[in-house]
Amino acid sequence: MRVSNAQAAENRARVVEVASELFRRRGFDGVGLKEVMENAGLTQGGFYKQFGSKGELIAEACDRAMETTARQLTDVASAAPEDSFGALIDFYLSTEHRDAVGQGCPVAALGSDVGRADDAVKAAFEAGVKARIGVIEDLIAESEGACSRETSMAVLSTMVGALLLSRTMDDADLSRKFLDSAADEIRRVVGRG
Amino acid sequence: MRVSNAQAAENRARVVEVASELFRRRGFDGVGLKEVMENAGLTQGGFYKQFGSKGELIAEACDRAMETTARQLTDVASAAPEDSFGALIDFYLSTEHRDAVGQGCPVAALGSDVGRADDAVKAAFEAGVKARIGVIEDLIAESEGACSRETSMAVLSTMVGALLLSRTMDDADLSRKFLDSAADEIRRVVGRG
DNA sequence: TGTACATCAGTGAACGCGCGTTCACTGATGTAC
DNA sequence: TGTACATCAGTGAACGCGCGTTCACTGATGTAC
Repeated sequence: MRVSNAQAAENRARVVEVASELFRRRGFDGVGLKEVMENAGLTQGGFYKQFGSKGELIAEACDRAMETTARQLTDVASAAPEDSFGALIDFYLSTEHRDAVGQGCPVAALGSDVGRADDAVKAAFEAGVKARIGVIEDLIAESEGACSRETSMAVLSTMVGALLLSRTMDDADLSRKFLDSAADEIRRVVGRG
Repeated sequence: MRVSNAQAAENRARVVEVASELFRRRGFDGVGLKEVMENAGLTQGGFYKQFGSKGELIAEACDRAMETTARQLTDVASAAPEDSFGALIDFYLSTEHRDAVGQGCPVAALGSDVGRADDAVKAAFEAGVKARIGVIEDLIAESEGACSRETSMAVLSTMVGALLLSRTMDDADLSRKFLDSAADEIRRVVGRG
């Protein structure tokens, strides 16, 4: 039966939200539409009343994941005004973030998949990545006086790579060491002025 | 009909080889066994005479991809004895490497997928990653006199993250800038002694 | 404000398709004598 | 070395299954008067 416009919009948003978590946990190909819809409290058939295709949902889910985690980062930073960039690094390179794939950074969780995805998905990633470059640049500049866009990009690369690598390791010590060594190196680089 | 033991071993190796390229290009879930076998000049049915399951092939293909690309890196480095580490960085962070996903670094091409994979696949990655840490450590030490394992790991994180990010960008300039900014930053870090 | 009807979000079953896996069969290879 | 037979890599067709997608139907919502 028909539901109110407000309810329908709410349902749609819930589907995107659920998908953004499931995709990060198991990849685009690892999650079926049936599972997404059921986790949103709906049935499979209704999917095409809200989305044109699975690809459309993927693009929107990436967008959503990028936005919520960008807010996560700025929240963590603004909660520690005395060392906001340090707080961001500590959070991003923590074992908690490593273990919460579904709620964490989409670049590390889905980067390899997005490299093979279509332009709509890459566009969502690009927008989110640009925002992150800006945030990092501002936070480093805040504590160091200045930060180039290039340094900010390299720092982001180090963060993403370390998180990605730490998740591919069987050995817990080595996994942790990727997080710690990256955090140390970034602090050293940024501290140089 | 039966083929000679030598021929069978050769066929098996070709399947692993083909799979290691196809998986890097399109992910574990994006490639079917039929396609792998056909690209190796065989038919689908024969697969289970050589492998216990698709998962077994995935683990072997990762192992193979890790080994061949590690050799690739040491070859590039030893071809430039006057600046072997610089040559490695130039190669890894080149647009050619970025565009040759099927022949390139499995960590960037499959890192997100491997984070979700089983222990056999992670073990293959771990071995390959450990080897890379050692290679980078030695090459930096060679030109700078010394290099800690931690610095080597952070450098690897930067390399992998930059390549991964460059592949998720629609914009060609931004994509390239991830490669260049990472190369510059690594050179600066390593140059500090 | 109340009534009559069109709209359309959601349901549940079905569609064709490609997947990983299994199996009966073939016939050259490997082996025992 | 030559012969007889067992082995088994590779073939091709089939299996059940879950996938993305489609569709007839439902009935509360939204709208026109």
